[in-house]
Amino acid sequence: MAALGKGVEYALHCMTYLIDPPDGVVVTVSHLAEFQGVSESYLAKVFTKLSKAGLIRSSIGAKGGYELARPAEKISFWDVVVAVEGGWRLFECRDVRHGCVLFKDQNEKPNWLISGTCEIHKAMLEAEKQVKVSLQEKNLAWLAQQVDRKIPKAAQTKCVQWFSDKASER
Amino acid sequence: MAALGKGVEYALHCMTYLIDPPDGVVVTVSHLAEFQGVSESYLAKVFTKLSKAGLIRSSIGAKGGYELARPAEKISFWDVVVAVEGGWRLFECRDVRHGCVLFKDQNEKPNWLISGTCEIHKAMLEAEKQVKVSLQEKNLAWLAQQVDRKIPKAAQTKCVQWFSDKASER
DNA sequence: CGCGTATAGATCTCTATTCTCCATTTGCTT
DNA sequence: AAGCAAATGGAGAATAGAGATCTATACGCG
Repeated sequence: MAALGKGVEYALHCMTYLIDPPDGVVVTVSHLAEFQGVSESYLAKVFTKLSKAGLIRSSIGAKGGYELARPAEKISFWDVVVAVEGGWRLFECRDVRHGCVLFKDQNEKPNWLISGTCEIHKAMLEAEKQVKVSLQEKNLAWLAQQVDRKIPKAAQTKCVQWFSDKASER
Repeated sequence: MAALGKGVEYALHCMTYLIDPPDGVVVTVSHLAEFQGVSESYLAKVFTKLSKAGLIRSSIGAKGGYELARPAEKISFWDVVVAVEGGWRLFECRDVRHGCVLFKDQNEKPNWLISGTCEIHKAMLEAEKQVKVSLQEKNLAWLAQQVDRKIPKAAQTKCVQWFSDKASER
């Protein structure tokens, strides 16, 4: 019943912690997994997708980790959805009309049937477009700003500190 | 990957054939299934849902069948989605922040954490709303009008005739 | 009564999602 | 050069949901 999967949710939450890290602090998947109490192996898969989509950059090796590949305001929610889910459709047209008994047996189907887009499909595409536009308007910088307003400074500092501590432990 | 299921597609296609039937012509699930080359048993389930939601009206018995429960312009795509899928969400918030290691062990969680809606969730709700509005704008009368413009009159007549013939066969 | 509807519910098969485990590769650090 | 800690990739388990089927029942009409 939920159209977008858990991967998108994980990705968005995690990426907020990748925004403007203190100098020298590199965030790893295991840090993020521990911090959020989430499966590390699964998160790793999600991060591979984000990386392949060019939203984040990986540095391999002992001191490796992840960072945003471009400024937070240039990474939209839609980008994340496409990266993690490999695109998203509201509706998949199964061309029901093509199975209509009236034309099924004709060796060549009438042109009006096979050309153009099914009207139901069109309506769905329009609704789908709304989602795309809406999610394109939201980006990580905007999200950070919302969070910044909501969460007390003390708590925010605690979070940043936690990642710094983790980074210096290794 | 597709958010809306086949049931919605079947329902919408079928319901166009329920608009303004000729006098005395009652359409049944088996007619619709045969006409569209679609599973009858499955279609029956979809129709039960539409009926329970009050979008269509059933008449039981040997001469029974289905008809629209209200004028076509009063039945929106959104109504159909809600009837068949039992509602629809773009995103399900799993409250990831609640699992944050910083607050997990506290017997009482900070108020800012548990109150209000997660900012990511909010953004998703906004996008979700767009879908709802967009699908509420589209109704069966509108759909019929689009189809009427696209499909040649001859073909339209053929369809109506097919259902009339089926109805008089019994 | 008998036929042909809708209706309800159980069940089955697929498929995608979520998640885990393990092996491999890479590159930094000492 | 050695070793470690990170990303990467593939195989697969567990679960849930979609799609579809089948059977039984209730009902109305002729």
